[in-house]
Amino acid sequence: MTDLATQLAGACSAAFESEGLEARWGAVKQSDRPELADFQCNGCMGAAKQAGMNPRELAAKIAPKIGEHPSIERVDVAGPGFLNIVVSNSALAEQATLIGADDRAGGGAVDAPEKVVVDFGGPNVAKPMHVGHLRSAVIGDTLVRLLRFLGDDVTGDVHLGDWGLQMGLLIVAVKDDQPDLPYFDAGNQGPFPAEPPVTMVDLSRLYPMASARSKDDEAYAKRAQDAVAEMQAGRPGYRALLQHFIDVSVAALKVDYGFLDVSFDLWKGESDVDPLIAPMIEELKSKGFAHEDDGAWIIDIAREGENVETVGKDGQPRLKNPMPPFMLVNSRGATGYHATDLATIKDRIETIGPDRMLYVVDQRQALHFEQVYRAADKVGYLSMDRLEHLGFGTVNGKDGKPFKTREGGTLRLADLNQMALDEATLRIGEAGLSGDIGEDEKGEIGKLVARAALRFADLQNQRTTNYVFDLERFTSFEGKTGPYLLYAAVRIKALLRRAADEGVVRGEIKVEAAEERKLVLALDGFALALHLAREKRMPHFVCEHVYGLSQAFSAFYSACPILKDGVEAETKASRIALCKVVLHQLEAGLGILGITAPERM
RNA sequence: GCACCCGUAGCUCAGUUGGAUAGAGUACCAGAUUCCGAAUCUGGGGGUCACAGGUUCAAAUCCUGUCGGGUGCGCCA
Repeated sequence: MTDLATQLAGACSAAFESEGLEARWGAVKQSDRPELADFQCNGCMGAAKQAGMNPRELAAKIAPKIGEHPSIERVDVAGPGFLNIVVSNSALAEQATLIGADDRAGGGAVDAPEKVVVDFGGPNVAKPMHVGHLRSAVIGDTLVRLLRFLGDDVTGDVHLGDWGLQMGLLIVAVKDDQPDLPYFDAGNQGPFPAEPPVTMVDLSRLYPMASARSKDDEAYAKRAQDAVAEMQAGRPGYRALLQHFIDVSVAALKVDYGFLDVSFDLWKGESDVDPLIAPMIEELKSKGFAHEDDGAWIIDIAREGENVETVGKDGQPRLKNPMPPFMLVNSRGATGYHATDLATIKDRIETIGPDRMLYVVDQRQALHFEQVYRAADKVGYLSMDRLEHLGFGTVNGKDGKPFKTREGGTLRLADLNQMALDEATLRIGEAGLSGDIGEDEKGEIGKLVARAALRFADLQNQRTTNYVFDLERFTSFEGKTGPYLLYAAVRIKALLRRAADEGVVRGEIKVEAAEERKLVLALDGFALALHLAREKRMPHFVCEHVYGLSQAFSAFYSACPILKDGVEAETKASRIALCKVVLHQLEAGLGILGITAPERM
């Protein structure tokens, strides 16, 4: 199905073409001045300018032509040449009916679906996730849901950090903790015990200790580096230990992700591409893409105008537009995340064959991905325009600086989840649920409210900006929050239950009241919102839509009686049908955002 | 120093190819419930869109510069 704006744009474009002008001037959007019209077309000004015409005269010619469109009630020319379009009530009613019957609730579909890999999450093995991981998880998961909803073939990959120095630190720390384990016997080829020697609690105690110690204990850091090198070289005990670390960590990660309803198709990590690294290095060396520099193997990715040598004010030489090289192998002979990320691209091309890869990773990694993408492009794996780094801003405290706990440490995602749950439970208690809801259901509702609060709070911000984390505001039932959306959905569900009890069946939708018109216009904006969200990779467009729809419903609900005494049967049937359409789209939109509404709350 | 992100109401944030009177939420003020869930709705005040130039019929939006904040900048990931 097609939204009204697009249908009207078709009529406008045809009108422009009949005047010998370009079709693109026929773009139509919902009106900025709802008191004047439902839709507007601004093309007359631009087209008239280009053709040397008077914009108002042009508008006067275009208006009657589009006025013939069956959905259009009236077309006015206003101001310097705006076309203000009012659509008929019957067109709105028909549109609402179509949305109700549409699998995608009017959300449209992509013209050319793509095969896409979304790389998000990116948790490190052994390191508990912190607030910073919230954004990648929630934004990435939402993009997966969005693209999939619109018809793309999507694979989400968590891309664990399980191959770098942190594993070496952990190996050393466990060795110091339990030196007699078989994993530390260099000659031991296995097999090794199936039971992990450590728990997540151990890991989250050992890692911070080891990390801190390595910063001012050089010998300790060297041991960790050596352990990494040995692990990467394939030492069986270390590899077995690595697998335990991964298994133990993944189990814990799934708990935190589960709370947020974030899921992955693949739980691959850096270590999975290990077998590909050596042949890839050989390939790149032999093809002449990599060359030696200061003992390291690098790929030069600088472009014209970059790394230009100049002299600074202090007389020291400087690089203008610096672009560090792609580090394939470092001077110690080890590989870092340049190599694993490049190998991962190669692996995905060979095993999945996507048209495109999206990386939902902190904005601070922008340079890194620029380097990796240039390298991938240069060596012919995948062209740069098919590799997108979708950076996002930091989660800040009220002081505008990255969020910290009261003690000044980073806040764990698990604790964040718990805080949200506590806050949501508290709010539910304040609001007072109806008496017959048991403790189990109450607990479930609390989780759904907390999840809605967290996800919506994060997603409603434009992806690239930082945002201020304020749990109290996010969990509030008032205002632009996740819980508000749940309330709107739950209220419709309650209404539909009551309608069923009273034997009110949905009937033909009729659109008459101003609030009904606005509600249907809100419904009609779904396709555009999803389209923009996909095109820009920005989930907040979906949030804006879903919130606007909820508001339009609330206004409708308050102005238009539905099941009250004295309402005519036909009106009841129409309004119940309309409510059903709203719920259909609201749940589709919330589903994309990863938010689930309970039956009652 | 160089590069990227950002600067919009007291606060938190929207604002698709440049369009009419720059919008939400919150806070504040005033209303609405004998009736569908008031966790709601209606209305009000509140703005030099950081600043200065430029492009044009039209700029929060595009260009240049300045100021202010954040982030990154060869072998940690």
